[in-house]
Amino acid sequence: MGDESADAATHQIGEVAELVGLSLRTIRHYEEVGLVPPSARSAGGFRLYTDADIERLRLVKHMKPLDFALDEMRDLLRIRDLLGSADIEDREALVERLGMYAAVAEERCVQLRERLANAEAFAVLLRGEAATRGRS
Amino acid sequence: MGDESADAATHQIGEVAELVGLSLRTIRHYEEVGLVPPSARSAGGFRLYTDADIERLRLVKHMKPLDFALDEMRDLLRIRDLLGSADIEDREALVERLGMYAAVAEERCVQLRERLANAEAFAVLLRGEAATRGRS
DNA sequence: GCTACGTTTACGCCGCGTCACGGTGG
DNA sequence: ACCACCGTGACGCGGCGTAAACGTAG
Repeated sequence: MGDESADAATHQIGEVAELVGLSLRTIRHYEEVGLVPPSARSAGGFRLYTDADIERLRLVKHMKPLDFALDEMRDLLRIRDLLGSADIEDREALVERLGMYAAVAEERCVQLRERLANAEAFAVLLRGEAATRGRS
Repeated sequence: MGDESADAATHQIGEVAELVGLSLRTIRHYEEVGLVPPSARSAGGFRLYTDADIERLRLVKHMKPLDFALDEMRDLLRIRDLLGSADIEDREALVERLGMYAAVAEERCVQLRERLANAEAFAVLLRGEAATRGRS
């Protein structure tokens, strides 16, 4: 096999930023607030991200349109992690919390739809004025 | 007629806030940045808003979903004002600027739609996990 | 003179962008 | 020794929320 093991492939922040489409600052910030900490650091202090870390970042990026706060996302990701890792006692409780987040997400979607409707109405209005006022 | 004139009916900030659905702080902030200054002040310093002012606030509130910055809105409102007040020389130029804002608005709508799609996908995913993990 | 409403001033928050200055890695 | 990449502060910003301390209207 490789030089040590196959899954140890890590990436440093610049590469990750390009892959995921987030700025370096943002990725660092996500560590600051404990949202997506890198799995390791190099001897010299470079952040080293595993593929799993990258997936996490992608997840976060997909959550952003829902306007979740960073600590909400942190919480949500923690729940997913817990549910993933073996069987726990509080499975029920965790699943319920996950359901609550799902509900919030759906609520946000509704809000987004309202917002979009509002926005489109306004865009039409503006376009109309731009045309009318030109000929009035 | 009334006690002085019919169109002088003014409202103080609390009433306005309730009518329009914005917080006092927000309305004051809109004055701070020159977006919607009250047409008058009482002797003691109370902000007095005319119906026209209130309309302006409503307009701003409808623009918010488009994520315009406050100074962009200020600019946009100024253009509308200028176009409304009699005939000016630069009518052409102003109308063009208005058109640019319309274009930006339409662009924002597109972004909002993308965002909504993303959000809905994620909401479905979340709901799915909340169900699956419960039975896995 | 009571009460509801208003005023200004100022600091806090979130999610980063943007320096500045110095260390790492290949 | 070079040079691209990375590190840690630290400050700034937009759009308000929020609290403090005090004035106005009726």
